[in-house]
Amino acid sequence: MPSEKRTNFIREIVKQDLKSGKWGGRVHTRFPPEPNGYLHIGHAKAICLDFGLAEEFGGKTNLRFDDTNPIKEEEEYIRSIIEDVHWLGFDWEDRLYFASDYFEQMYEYAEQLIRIGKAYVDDLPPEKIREYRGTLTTPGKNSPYRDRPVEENLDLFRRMRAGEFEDGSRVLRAKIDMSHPNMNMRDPVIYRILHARHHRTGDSWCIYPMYDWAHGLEDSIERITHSLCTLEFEDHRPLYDWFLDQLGVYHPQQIEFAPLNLTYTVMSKRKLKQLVVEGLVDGWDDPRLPTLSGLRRRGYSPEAIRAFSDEVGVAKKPSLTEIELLEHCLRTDLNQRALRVMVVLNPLKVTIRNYPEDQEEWLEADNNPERPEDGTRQIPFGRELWIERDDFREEAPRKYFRLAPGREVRLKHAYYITCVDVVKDEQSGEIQELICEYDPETKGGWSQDGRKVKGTLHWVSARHAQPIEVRHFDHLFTRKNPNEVESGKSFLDYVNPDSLTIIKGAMAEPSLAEARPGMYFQFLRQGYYSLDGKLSTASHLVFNRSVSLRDSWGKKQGS
RNA sequence: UGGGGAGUCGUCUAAGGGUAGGACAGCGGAUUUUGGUUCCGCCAGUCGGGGUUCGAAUCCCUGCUCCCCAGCCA
Repeated sequence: MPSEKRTNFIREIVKQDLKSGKWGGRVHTRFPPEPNGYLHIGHAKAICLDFGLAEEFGGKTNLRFDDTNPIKEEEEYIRSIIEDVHWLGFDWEDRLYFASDYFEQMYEYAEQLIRIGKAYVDDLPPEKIREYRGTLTTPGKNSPYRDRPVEENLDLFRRMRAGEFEDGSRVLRAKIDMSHPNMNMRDPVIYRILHARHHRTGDSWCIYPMYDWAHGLEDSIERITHSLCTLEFEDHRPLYDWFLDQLGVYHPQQIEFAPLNLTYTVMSKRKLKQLVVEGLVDGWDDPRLPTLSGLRRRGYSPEAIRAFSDEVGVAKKPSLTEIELLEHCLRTDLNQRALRVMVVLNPLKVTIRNYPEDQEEWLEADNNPERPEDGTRQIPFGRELWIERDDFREEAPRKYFRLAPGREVRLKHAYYITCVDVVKDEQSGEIQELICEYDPETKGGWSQDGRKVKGTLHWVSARHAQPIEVRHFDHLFTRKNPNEVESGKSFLDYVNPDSLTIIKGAMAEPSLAEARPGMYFQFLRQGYYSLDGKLSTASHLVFNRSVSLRDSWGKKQGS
C-alpha cells in the first residue's frame, strides 16, 4: 500500500471523533516520559504515534515529563529525552511541560476529593495496606481509618504536606471499594510521604502524587484529547475515569496499545538500567542497546526508525517483532544516502608485479550509485594493495568468483588483475602475499574486448591506507525473547558473550579521515558504518557497523 | 477457580457480512563494475467446535490458548 497511509484502530478512533466533533475538531496528544532512564525504540513507536497522529490531523503534541517520583528521577534523563525526541525529528514548540508544575493544583484537587468524602488519610503501615488489599481472588477489607471525618482527613493531609510525619507513616487514599474485582479500585494510594529533594521543586514538597492520580489530571489540565498509553494501563482506565468524574473536570480519553518488543533484546528501562549499572554494556548509548542514543551511536538514522515505527503498526495484540524488520528499514534508508567507501577489514597484501614501482594514480569513484548528484571522489592506486583475505581462495569452490590462482577479477573502479603467484610462510603455510598482474587496458574497470569478469573486489592502496578500528555487533542476547527465563535464571544469563567484535587492523581509503559522527557510510560489499563519536580520537578512528549488507553468497556458504 | 485484554501466513499488520491483502523473513530467477540495489516469481494464515446466513476472519453460542493486574513505581 504505497500511496495509502497505513491505518490502525487509534487512527480510526481519531478520525471518527473528528467527524462527530467530539473534541470540537481538536486533536491534542502528549508524550509523557518519566525521566528515570533513557528512551528506547519502544518509546519511539509511542512518540511516532503521538506526534504522527497530531501532525496528520492538524493537532498538537506536548512533551511532558511525568516527574512525580523524585527518588528515581534525574536531570540527566531529561536532557537525554529532549535530545532523543528532537533527533527523531519531532517538535513540541513551546509545549514542554512537567507534572511537577501542577503539584499545587493536584494538591488542591486532592483536598476537594477529601471534601466530597472520596478520600481519606490512612495510618496503616505499608505491610498492612498490602495485607488489607486482599488478593486477586479474595476481596480486601476496609482500613480502620477509612471512615475518618472529613475535617480530620483535611487536617491530617495538610500536616502531611507540612512535613509533620515520617516517610511511610501515612498516605492519602481514594475511597472506592475494597472488594472491587479490579485491584486498582481497592482504595488506591494517591499521595505518599517522601522527604526527598525533587529535581525541579527542590524541598518544597514532601508528599508526592501517585501515577494514577497525577496522570489523568495532567492530561486534563493540558486539555489532551486522546491519551495514548500501553496495554498494562488498561486496568487503570477505570481509575483514570473515576478520578476525573469525581472531580467533574475535563476528561480526555485514554486508549491503550501494545508496546513494542523486539527479538534478541530487552525493552524495559529497569533491565536496560541493570545492564548499564552492572557494566555489561558501555553506558546507555552502547551500540548494542535498543536505546535511541545507542541506535544513534550505532549509525541508525531517525528516518529509518520512523519508517520502522510505521511499518510495525499499532494494535492491541501483545507482539514480538523480528529485529530483521528494523534492519530492513535501516538498509532501505541507508542504501539511498550512505556514501560508498572502500575499507579492507582483514587485509591481505597484493603486489601488482607489472605495475611500475614508484607509480601512483588517482582514480575516479562514484560516491553513491543510487544518487549520482552526490558526485565522485579520487582514490589512489599503486603497486601494493590490500584486499580482503576472504576474497582469495587457493582452491575455488563452484560458483566462487573471487580471486584464486590464475583467476582474473576486477578491482572496483581500477583494473582487472590476475593472480599469478601465492607467497606463503614456510613454517605455518599461511598466505602472506599475492603476486598479481594487471591489465593496463582495463583502467576504470572496463575492458575493450568485452571479456567477462564476474568478481569485483574492493581494495585499498597500501601506501595511502588509513588504519582504523572497526566494531561489529551481534545480538546482545542469545535468546529470541530474553524475557522468557527458565526457573532459577535471569535475563542476564542470556547475555551474548560474543556480541561485540573489535577489528583492529582494518585499512581504509584516505577519504575516511573526513568522517564525522552522524555521517552514514557504506563500506563497499560489507555493510553500513558510522563513526563512533565517543571512542574516536583525531588519530584513532573507530567505526561501528550499523548493519551488514545482505549477503546471499555468505548465506549460501554458511548453510 | 477474581478482573481486564488478545488470538489472521514463521513475524508484524490490513480486510468488519461479499475474491483473506501488504510488509519482513524464507525460497527461486533476471539485471548488475558492490554476491549490494532494482525487478519478477514462489512459499505461507483466519485458535477449535457448533450455529445464523445464499455467503462468516467479521454476527451468535461454546470451548481452548496467551498477555496484564495483589508498589507508598510509572
